[in-house]
Parts: sequence; C-alpha cells; structure tokens
Amino acid sequence: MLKNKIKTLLTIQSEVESINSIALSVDCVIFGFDDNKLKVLLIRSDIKNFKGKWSLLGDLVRPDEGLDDSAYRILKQRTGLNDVYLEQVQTFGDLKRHPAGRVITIAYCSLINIQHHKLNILDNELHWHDVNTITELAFDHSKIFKTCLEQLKRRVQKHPLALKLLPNKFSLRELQLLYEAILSLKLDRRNFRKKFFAMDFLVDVDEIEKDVPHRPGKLYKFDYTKYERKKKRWSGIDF
Amino acid sequence: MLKNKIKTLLTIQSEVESINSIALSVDCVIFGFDDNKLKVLLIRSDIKNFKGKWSLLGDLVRPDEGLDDSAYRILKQRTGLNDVYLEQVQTFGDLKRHPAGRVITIAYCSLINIQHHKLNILDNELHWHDVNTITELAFDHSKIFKTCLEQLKRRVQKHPLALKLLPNKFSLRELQLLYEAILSLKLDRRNFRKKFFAMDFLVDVDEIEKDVPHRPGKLYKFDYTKYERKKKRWSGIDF
DNA sequence: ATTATAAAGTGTAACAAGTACACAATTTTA
DNA sequence: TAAAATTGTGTACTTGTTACACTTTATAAT
Repeated sequence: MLKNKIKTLLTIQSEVESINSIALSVDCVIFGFDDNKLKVLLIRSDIKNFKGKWSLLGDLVRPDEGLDDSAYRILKQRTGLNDVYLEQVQTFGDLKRHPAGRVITIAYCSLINIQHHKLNILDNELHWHDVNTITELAFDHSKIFKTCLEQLKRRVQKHPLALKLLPNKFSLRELQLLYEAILSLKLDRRNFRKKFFAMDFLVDVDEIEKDVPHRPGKLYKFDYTKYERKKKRWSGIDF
Repeated sequence: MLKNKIKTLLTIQSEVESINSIALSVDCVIFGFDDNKLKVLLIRSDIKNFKGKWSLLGDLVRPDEGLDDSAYRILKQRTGLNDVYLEQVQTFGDLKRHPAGRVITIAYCSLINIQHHKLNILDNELHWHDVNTITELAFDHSKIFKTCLEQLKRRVQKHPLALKLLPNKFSLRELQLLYEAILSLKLDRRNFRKKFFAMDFLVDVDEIEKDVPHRPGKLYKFDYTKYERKKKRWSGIDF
C-alpha cells in the first residue's frame, strides 16, 4: 500500500518536473493620480532574493479562475475596490525571470481613483510611488512596469481612459495636469480645452471647485454612456 | 526518512493540484498575402471534439523555452521559415476554452511572405484561408483570430509591418492592394503614393514588373535601416 | 499595324486638424 | 486694496487629409 502511494506520488513529481512545471501568475500595474503626479502601487517583496525591493502586486492564477478574474481578485484583496478599470497588457515568460523556477506572468494595467472613498491601503508594506522615481524593482517588474506605462501613454491619446484616475467630478485643470503627468509634457491650455469640449463628452455639473487658493474652476463629469454610444457607431477600425 | 520523503511528495502533490495544474500553449495566427487577398494559415484539428474543424497552429510551451522561442519553433516546424515577423498579441485563458482541461494560450501574430522561396507547406492538413471566409474554428480560435486581425489593422496604420507580407521587391500597386486587403477598404491611388513617398522609406530598385498584362510599374524595396534609425529618433511616444 | 484595354504616373484645390499665442475676469491671501 | 494665481475665451497659421482627371506606356486581340 505504502509502496503504491509512493509510486503514485513519484509519478506526480515527475509530471511536475517534465510536463506541468510552468507556473502561471498575474501581476497588476495599478496606477493612481495624486498630488498632480502619476503613481503606481507597489509592495515590498517578501521573497528571499529580492528582500526589501519593491514589486508589483501579483499572485498565482488559480486553476478554477479566469485570468481577468484573477487580476480582479488581486485588486480587491489589496485595495478593497470592486469595479475598477483593468486591461491585460502582455505576458512575460523569460526562463530566468523568477528565482523559484519557471513562472510566466500575465501583466494587467489598472487605473484607480486614489481618492475613492472605498479605497483603503491598510497594509503598510504597500506604497504609492511616483512613476518618475521608479528605479529597480524585484523580478523583471521594471520591464513589466515600463511596458504598461508605455501602453498607457499610447492608449490615453485615443481613449478617455485617463478619466478613471480622477474623481467623478473634476476641473479642466485637474484633467490637464493628469494628461501632462501621464505623457510627461506640457500642453497648451486653450487647445486642450477646445479638444475636450469638441469631443462633447464632458458634462457641466454646475458646481465649482472648493478650497483652491485662486479663482475656482467649473466641475465636469464624463458621460460614459454617450461615449459608448458614439464608440459603437464608429465600430470598425479603432485605436 | 521514508516519512519525510512521503511528506515532501505530498507537498508536491498538493502543489500540482492546487497551483500548478494549468497547461500553457502558444497559438500562431500566421498571415500571408496571395492573389490580392489576405490569408491565414490553418490546420485541421486532430482533437476529438473538433474533428475536421480548422484551427490555428499551436503547441504546448516547453518548460525550458521562452515564449517567443516557442512561437518561432512552431513557425519553423510548419513553414520552414526562420526569420519571420512575430509579435505577441494576447493571452487567452477562459476556463472552458480547451476540452482537455485548463490550458491557457498565448496568441502570436506572424506575417510571412507567401512567395518566399524557402516556404514550403508540405503537410496537406495545412491550408491558406482567405480571412474573409473564416467562419467557425476549433476551440476559441475564432476569437483569437479576430483579436489578431484587429490588432493587425490597427498596427499597419502606424507601422510599416504589412511589408513583411510582400516579396522584397514590389510595385506600388501590390502595396496598395495589400493595404486594401488588410483594411478592407478602397484607397485613393494618388494619395496612397504621396503618403508612402513622403515617408521616404521606399527605394527605387530600378526594375519594373514582369509578366503583367498592362504597363508595368516600377519596383521598390523598403529601407528598414533608415526606418529603424528614424524610429529611434522619435523615441518617446509612438503608436 | 491598329486598336482596345489595363494600369502607371502625376498635381492642385478644398477641407479638417493641430499649433501658437494674449488679455480680461474672478477668487484668495497678505 | 493690491498682489498672486488661475479661469475663461478666439483667431491666424501651419500641417495633414481628402477628392478628383488626364496623359503615358505596355500588353493583348484583331
């Protein structure tokens, strides 16, 4: 009996090594916007080789969950948020990327509103980092982060994604500072406003900014319904 | 001692069951251009559930090979070609996408010159299909194919990828027919030529078309070196 | 040889989109 | 009440995109 059990287990061991020895994880690049800076949420690595280094938030994919579900689970666990913007970006599978063996990871990009009332980063191993001060991260996370940031830069120029980083109501100054932070460049205020108004997705909520040490600006919200309608009407080649 | 061994093996068993029971494959969407039509290379599925259905070319990723390497291996095996354009597109991991269990797959898009002298599709289970006549494919391959085709449409508008589908020397008519096939629209000949010449990457090879039943056009080749140089100079936000 | 056919090769005007740029009005703070 | 900070607004210029027609050159058919 015992001999049999050992035999079975040895078979499994060999399967692990020969067939199934690729593990699969998801890593999330979670962006936020605070203090007029684009930030990314990182956690201190607890893995021996990278002790003390910062890393992306990730976990192994469970055999019974979809890939997106896995990313949503990680986000929910770490931020408490449920309905967030999430997009798969790229899969990374270099042979040596993980010291524990062959682990390939699917990178997701997430955009969250850092001021969201439900957002609570309790874990003090977690920290929001200015994207411009990111240097070395654990594993190949620098590469993953760079890839996601570049994709974000590309995407915000064609889609109104960036708004996911702002509160529901925002001023045009906030919106412009956000774009400037993401793209790391200065934009012309008049042209920026003209462009956004021309899109016709901003709704004047008839309120003004509070607690600003200067003339307050009007607040707007983004009409996602209108946007989705218009997007469908284009349907075809899109960017 | 024995007890210890069993313990180790049991740990491994539990890892297999809880963590590691996801298999990983690569599927290639291989595009070609022939008879003024955009084509995709498919193979008849040998899997029971999809007997007779066409499917993309894929294989399991080996534990000791990189993801791109895996895709290159598949291409080499099936087409005999070595240096082809390859790009990772997206990873698909729906729970029920494969009848044999949990298999997640990384989709690659490849562009090859169908007239390449080294290209030989010996296997008669392989066939080039007009992309416009693709209906139902095995597994979730219709979805994967659609995703890759859409990405191709987007990419060719900003990058000169499509040229990988043509022979080294080509006429402007061939080039335009190629773009029209990919984007499924008609383009204005004068504007098309103007745009391409303005890019300044086409080199007149001082030859003309042969065996065409009309006035032959000049042949050009694409200056990749010049293109790469210019691309680096933009380096920053790119599409 | 002559003619029909098929596509090559070429430029300009109209329109749309993007950029550069300056001043008066409003609110807070000192 | 003056200074600071930012809102709010329009126009001229430049660049890119689209629409559009005729002459030339080679082949194929008669």
